[in-house]
Amino acid sequence: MAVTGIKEVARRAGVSLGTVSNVLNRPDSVAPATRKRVLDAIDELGYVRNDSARHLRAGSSRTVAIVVLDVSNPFFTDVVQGAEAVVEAAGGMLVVCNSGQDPAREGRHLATLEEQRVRGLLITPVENGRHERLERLVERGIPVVLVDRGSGQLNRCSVAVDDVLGGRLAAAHLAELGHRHIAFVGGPASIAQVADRHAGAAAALAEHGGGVELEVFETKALSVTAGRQAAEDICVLPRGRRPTAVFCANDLLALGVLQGLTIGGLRVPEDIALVGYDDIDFAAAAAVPLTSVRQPREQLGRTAAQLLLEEADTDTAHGHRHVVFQPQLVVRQSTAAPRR
Amino acid sequence: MAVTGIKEVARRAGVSLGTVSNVLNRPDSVAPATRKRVLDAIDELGYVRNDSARHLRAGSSRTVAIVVLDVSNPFFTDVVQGAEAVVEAAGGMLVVCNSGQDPAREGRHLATLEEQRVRGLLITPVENGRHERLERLVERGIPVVLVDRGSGQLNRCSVAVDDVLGGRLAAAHLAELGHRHIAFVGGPASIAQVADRHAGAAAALAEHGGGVELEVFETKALSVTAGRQAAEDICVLPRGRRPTAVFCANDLLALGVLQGLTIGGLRVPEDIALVGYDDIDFAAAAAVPLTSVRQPREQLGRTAAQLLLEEADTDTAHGHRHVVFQPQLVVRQSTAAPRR
DNA sequence: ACTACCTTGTGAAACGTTTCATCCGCCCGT
DNA sequence: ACGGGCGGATGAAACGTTTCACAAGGTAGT
Repeated sequence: MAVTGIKEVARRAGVSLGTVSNVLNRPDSVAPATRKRVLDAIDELGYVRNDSARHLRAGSSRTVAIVVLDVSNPFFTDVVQGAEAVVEAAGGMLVVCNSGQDPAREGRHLATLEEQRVRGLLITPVENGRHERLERLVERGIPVVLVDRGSGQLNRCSVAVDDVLGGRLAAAHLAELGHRHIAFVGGPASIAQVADRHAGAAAALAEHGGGVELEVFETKALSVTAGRQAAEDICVLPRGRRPTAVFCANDLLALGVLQGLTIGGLRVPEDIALVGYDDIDFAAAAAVPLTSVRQPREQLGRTAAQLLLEEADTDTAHGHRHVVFQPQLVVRQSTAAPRR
Repeated sequence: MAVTGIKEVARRAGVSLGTVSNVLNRPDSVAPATRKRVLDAIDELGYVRNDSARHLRAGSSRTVAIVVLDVSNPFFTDVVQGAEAVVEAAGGMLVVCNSGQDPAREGRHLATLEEQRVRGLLITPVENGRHERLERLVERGIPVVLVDRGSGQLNRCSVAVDDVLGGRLAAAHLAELGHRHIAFVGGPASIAQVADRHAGAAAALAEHGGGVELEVFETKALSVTAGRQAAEDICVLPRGRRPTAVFCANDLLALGVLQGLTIGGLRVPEDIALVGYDDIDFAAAAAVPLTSVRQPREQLGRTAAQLLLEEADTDTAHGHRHVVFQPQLVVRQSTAAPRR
C-alpha cells in the first residue's frame, strides 16, 4: 500500500495534481467522469490525506483544544462533552489537555498547542492575574475563550457561572437554617472560583445581619483527598468551637469531607450540615445526598465552543462577549438546622 | 510580531537556515557564539516552531491518541491519567478522544487520527470482532495497543484486567454469603468487558455447586441512568421472584441501581445486596459504600502507554505482548447475607 | 467567421521544516 | 609546504498539500 500522496493518485487516475486536490476540496468544479476516476484511484490506493501538509499550507488546523484543571473531575468532563459536541458538529476535533492545576504543566501544554497552531483554545487558567503565554497566543491570532472564569485582564470572550451568586445561595441557605458558625472549605485561594465562592458566602452572611462567623479551612487542592483531610481538622475541634455547617468549594471536596466527618464520628446533617458545589451526578448518590449548587456544565462547554468557533470564523474584528450563567441551589439531605 | 519561521530568524541572526535548524535540534553541533546569536534572535522575534511543517518532513508526529468509551467514567479518566504521565514524560502529547460507545463516532475519530498520522494509538474498541479501520491503521504502520481488552483478532499488544476472574470473585462472594438468586446488570452484551464479567460470574456459580440462579438484566449503556432504570425493573418484581443480590458490570450502574432501589423502597444490603465493578473513588463515598471489584486503573494506562512507545521506538519487528492484571474484590457495606 | 465567455484541467509556486552532501578555514603532523 | 582531518556553517532538495494564473477547447451570440 503506497503511502505516498496525491501524486500517486494523480498518476493512477491520469490527471494532474491540481485536479485531485479539486476533487477533494471542490468536487463540483470537476467533471463527473474525471471525478469518478480520481475517487476510484483514491480508494484503490487506500489514500489518506496528510493533515500536516494540508495545514502547513493552510496556516492553521481544524483542531480546537481545551485545557482543564482536572480531567477526573466530573464537572470538567461534562464541560468537555458539551464543547466536544459543538466542535465535532463543525467538523473539527477537540483535544483535551489536563493542567492538573499545575501552572508548569499548563505552560507546557500551551507551548505544544502553540506549536501545533491550533484553531482555537478553550481554557480554565490555573492562575488569575496576567498570563504572558496566553497573551502571546492571542497576539498570534489564536482565538481564546475563557471557561468558567470572567475574562479579567485578558480581553477575550468568556463563559462563566456567577460564582459569587453561588456562594451567596449556599451561605444564605445555611444562615436561614440557623447556622451561626460556618466553615468554608476550599483552596488554593489563588483559584478564582474558590475566591469568588468564598466572597459570595461572606457577602451573604454580612447582609444576613452579622453575627455569623465564616471560618476558612484552606485546602491544597479541590479533591476528595483534600476534603478528607480538612474534615480531620474540623473533627478535632472541641464541640463549642466547631462549625455547625460546612460549605465546600466543590463537590469533590464535599464528598471527602463527608467521608472524613463520618470517620471522625460526626453525622451529617445532624451534627454538621454540608453543602457542596457543582452538583455532579455523584452528589445525589452520596452517602448522604448532597445539597449542592448546580451549574449548567454541558451548556458551559457548548457555549464556550460556539463563541470560539464564531470568533475563529470571523475575519473582521469581533466583539468579545461575556456569557454568565446563573447557578441554582439544590437542597438535599445533607443540610438541616443546627442541633440546639 | 513576524509569524514567519526559521527563515526570518536566520536572517536576523545572520546565519543560514540549516544553522538555525541545528540550534533547535542538535545544539551541540553549533559553536556557542553562533548558538547564542540564534537563540537571541529567536526570542526577540518570538519565534515558535511550526509542528505541521516539522512533521510533514518527518513523516509522523509526536502525538499519541487514546480513544475511550466514555470520558465521564472515572475508570477511564484514571486510565487516561496513567497514560498521560508516561507520554508526557517522553515528550509527547496525549490526545483524548471519546467514542461514547458509538461505533460511528469511533470511526470518525480514527479517520481523523489517521489523517494526522499520529505516532500511536491506545484504544478500547467499541466492538469486538474484526475491525477494518483498525487493521488499516496497523497496515499503515501505526502502532496500536488495545486497552482493557485482549487483543482478539488483531495481533497487537494489549493490556487488560482479567474480567472473567473479576466476575468470578464477585459472584463467589455473593454465593458464599448465601444468595441463591442473583441479578447481573450490564450491557450492551456486545461489549467484551460486560460479556466476560458475566461469563466469570456464571462460571463461579456453576462451580459453587448449582442451585444458584443468575438472571440477566441487560442495559443499554454502562451509566448511572441505565442503572436506575434497571433498578426499577427489579423493584416491580414480587418479593419471591426478586433476586436477593445484584452484580453490576460497572460502578456507575451500581450507583444508579443503588439510587433506584432506594427510591423503590428497598434497602441495601438488608433487602438486596449490591456489588459493583471498577472501584472508582466514588464507590467508597456512595450512600452505602459499595463492595466492588478493583482494577489497577492508572497502571493499566501507564503500561499501555509504555508498550506503545516501546513499539513506536523499535524499528525492527516487535513481539507483541499481552499484559493481564488481576482484579481484586473490595468488600464494603453493600453486601451482606440475604434475609431469611 | 470572430469575439467573448465558460468549463475543465494544468503545473508551478509556496507553506516551514529537516536533512544531507558540500564547502570553508584552520590546525596538525610530516 | 602540503595533504588530511575536523569543527562549523551552508544551501538546496524534499516532505504532501493547496492555490492561482493560465491554457485548451467548446458554446453562444453577433
